[in-house]
Amino acid sequence: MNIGEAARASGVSAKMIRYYESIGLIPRPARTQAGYRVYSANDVHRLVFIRRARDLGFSVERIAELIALWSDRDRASADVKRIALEQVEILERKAREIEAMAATLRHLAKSCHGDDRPDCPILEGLASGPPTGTADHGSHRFGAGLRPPKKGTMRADRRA
Amino acid sequence: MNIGEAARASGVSAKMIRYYESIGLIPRPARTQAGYRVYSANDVHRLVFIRRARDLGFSVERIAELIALWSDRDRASADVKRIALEQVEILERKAREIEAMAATLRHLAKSCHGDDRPDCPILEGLASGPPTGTADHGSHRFGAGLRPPKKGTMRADRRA
DNA sequence: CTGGGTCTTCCAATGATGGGAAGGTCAAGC
DNA sequence: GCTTGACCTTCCCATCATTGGAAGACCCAG
Repeated sequence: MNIGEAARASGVSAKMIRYYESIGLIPRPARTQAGYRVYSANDVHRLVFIRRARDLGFSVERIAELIALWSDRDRASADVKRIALEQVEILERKAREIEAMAATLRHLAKSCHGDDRPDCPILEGLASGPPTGTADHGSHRFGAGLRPPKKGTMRADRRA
Repeated sequence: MNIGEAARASGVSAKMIRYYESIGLIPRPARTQAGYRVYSANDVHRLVFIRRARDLGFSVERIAELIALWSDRDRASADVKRIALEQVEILERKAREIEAMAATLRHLAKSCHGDDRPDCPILEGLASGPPTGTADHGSHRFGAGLRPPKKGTMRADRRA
């Protein structure tokens, strides 16, 4: 199975498969004489695992932890559960944060006429500055476990 | 007022002020003979506006639109309101998406014993792959209007 | 044997931000 | 005046996950 087939089978683009290899998330596969990468069903399985975890907002770093646990027959399920629940917390915190942004903005928008007149409280609200809030409550960032979802127009290594 | 003072006054780091200048979000300021950038209270006002909008999850691109409206005395408040409400929608969609991830993950975690035994449905859930879902429902990405919140340890150009 | 699709590697860009080096400048204290 | 330290300048690099593209090698079917 070459990289294109593995990509189609797993839903991970060929580009990303090579990238995951380069960062050590997946082992370097065997090569054909011509240098083509060769993947097994097991490798594809692992790629599916990775894609699924990415879809759930796990960072690559986090996924590396999960894979280590996955490959370890003696791991305690408690470890996995802990990581998963930590991720749940990260996600929920993030969702709440974004909702707070939306609420603030909706509030501003509500007091705006929305007609032809140029006076608009939204702009004034933006201009006058916040209670110096939002920037301090988070020592977490998107990168720490959250990932932009796929663009949608990308499903594996689609040809053409 | 030099860039450091402007940074402290606006809450935008000196680095970012220069970056905003480089991408044309703010005009190139006057310079002293020595080449130092000089800012006015008005410039700081604009920077506060920008910071506030960033805190509300607007992308820089979006902010450029807002600034154009802000600077335009004849703009209709409807335009501003439209942009704001679009942003609200983006944020809420994103929040819902993240919540869905969290829910899925919480669901997986719930069926995990969390004890010393190595069998863990979370890993199996990840490995068996999703209903090929999540990747298609979004032609939007984080970049399109959503931004990681500040790291927290960064407030303007703090010295030391 | 040729053409089109596939593979390889490498390089670059994205967006917003931070880090740091190397060098010039300013203001205060001695 | 001179030193010191805080500030400024530009420039390059890193992040994170992902995509794009170029240039060249390869493989299979016709």
